[in-house]
Amino acid sequence: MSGAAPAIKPEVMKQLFHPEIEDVLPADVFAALGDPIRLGILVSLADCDEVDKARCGAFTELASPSLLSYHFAKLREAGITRSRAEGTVRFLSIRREEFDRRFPGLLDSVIETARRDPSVPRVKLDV
Amino acid sequence: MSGAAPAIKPEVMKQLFHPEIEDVLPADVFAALGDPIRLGILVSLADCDEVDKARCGAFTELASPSLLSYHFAKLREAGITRSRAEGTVRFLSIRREEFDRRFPGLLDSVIETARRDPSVPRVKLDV
DNA sequence: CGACAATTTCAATGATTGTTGAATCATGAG
DNA sequence: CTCATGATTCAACAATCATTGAAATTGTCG
Repeated sequence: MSGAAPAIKPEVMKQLFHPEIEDVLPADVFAALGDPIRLGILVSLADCDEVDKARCGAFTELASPSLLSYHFAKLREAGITRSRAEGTVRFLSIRREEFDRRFPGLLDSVIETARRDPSVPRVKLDV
Repeated sequence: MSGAAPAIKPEVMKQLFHPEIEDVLPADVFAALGDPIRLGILVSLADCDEVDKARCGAFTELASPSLLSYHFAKLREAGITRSRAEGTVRFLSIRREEFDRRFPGLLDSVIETARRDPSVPRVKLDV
């Protein structure tokens, strides 16, 4: 709606692509949530969220590094999470404000649903 | 939890399988919601719901009969909808109370999310 | 520099998905 | 009984998915 064109830098773009929150579609969000490992990542983030302090490497109980990377990308491309690189480490966080503005109330009930269910795996993220 | 065993009639079971709501997993629900046609069926049902009065044949604007049948099955197997056969016609409805008991608040925000988004197709179900 | 650690990428795999069109199966009408 | 109708099933297909393990990438530290 605002005139600001994306103006994406292609070199940086190759990795760590984050969609504009306006471009995210409901069906894509739900598809991204349709996997137990990804739900596990989400609730673990939600239950830790000392915002932006969750290292990607803290999720190794859930899957192998390469598979985790795959799932991180799915969540990121669905507009649910943000990945920030800092040195050799990556931090993962929920795009809370943006996402809540785009889909009010949705994330809360999704997280609550996942949190309540024992079929969703969890990771204790150190504070 | 309650002692009442399912006691399912196998002849009727072959088609129209509905899972026990307790057996439905969050990831399966979200996977079922991860498709625009299925979201369209859901919001159309939610916006009509003169409960149990929605014929399957009323959704033909969304897809071909055979594809609709496929999507109906997905929603049904995810515990979201109920399909009732009456003569040569089938009626479709949302498993509201059960689902809300199993996942409180979830369906409301899912439907609201889908309703608000123009990417989700809709069908006007005659009252 | 060179070894190391944290992640991502790549190639390969089998499984599942969404879609199509033809065939099938009931049921109710004539 | 036969025929049309509403809906599901089946076979086929390309596309995408989740998963694996090996290789490449990037930054840190000695």
